[in-house]
Amino acid sequence: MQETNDMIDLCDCRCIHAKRITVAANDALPEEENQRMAQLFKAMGDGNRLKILWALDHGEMCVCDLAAFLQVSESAVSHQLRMLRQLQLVRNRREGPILYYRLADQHVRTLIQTALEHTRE
Amino acid sequence: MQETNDMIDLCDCRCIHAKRITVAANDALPEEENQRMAQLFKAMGDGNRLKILWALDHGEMCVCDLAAFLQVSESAVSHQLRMLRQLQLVRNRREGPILYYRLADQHVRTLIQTALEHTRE
DNA sequence: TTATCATATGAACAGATGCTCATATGATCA
DNA sequence: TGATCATATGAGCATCTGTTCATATGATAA
Repeated sequence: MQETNDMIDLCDCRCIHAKRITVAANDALPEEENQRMAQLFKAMGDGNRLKILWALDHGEMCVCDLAAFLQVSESAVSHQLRMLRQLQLVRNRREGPILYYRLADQHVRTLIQTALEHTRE
Repeated sequence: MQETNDMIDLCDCRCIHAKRITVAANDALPEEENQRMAQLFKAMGDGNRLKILWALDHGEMCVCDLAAFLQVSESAVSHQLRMLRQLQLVRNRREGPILYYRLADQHVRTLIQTALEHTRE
């Protein structure tokens, strides 16, 4: 699986103990990827944005539906949707003057489902 | 699966359109559960905390190892680990004076893996 | 074109967040 | 017991976040 491959030592502290964790260099997490993942989780880490995603998991909805559902202003929802759009968590389609939002892909559903299972344990 | 069961209308806005999304009442997401899920995602939504989780996915590590890995103070790591502990994302065990931290369960791994797949698309 | 509906955007501000520094705790060893 | 190692905790502060308010845009209908 991992042939001749440099190993990175994750442990480099002053502690007097033997345990060492090493990771194959090509398995290391680049800073940029770490930041993009963090942004993804951060986007889901707000009560209202999570409610939006949870609602959209049941079907596509327009902005003012979401505002009514969350009981916040449409402006606030619009700001949140922009973030979710930029991070590819939701997509939209226009039908006349109305924009219908939906979840972007299956990953989002998996994340919600896994988190739900975790909190219910 | 869901017998005689009240339905909740997620759409209740002023828009002039027909589409309606309804959810079975017993499928609704309680406010408390929503908040706990949001806290879980928020905890993973910080670059340094995510690095901690990513590192622990490769094996258990002590606090000063993690501090060296992240290149921040041990105090900062300790603060972060407390949050991760309280949200059941990590656990620890004592071996003499050293506390070894590890991921709490498989859900955390699934969340990291799914997020990674999503950002790599 | 003008008016209106649905949504987006920018500025601004209260509240939350994550770090550092100083200090406390708890285990180990002399 | 006292000293030291590994970690935890609290206060304080600069930065980030999420909302509201005001305004802009883009599609539709009169």
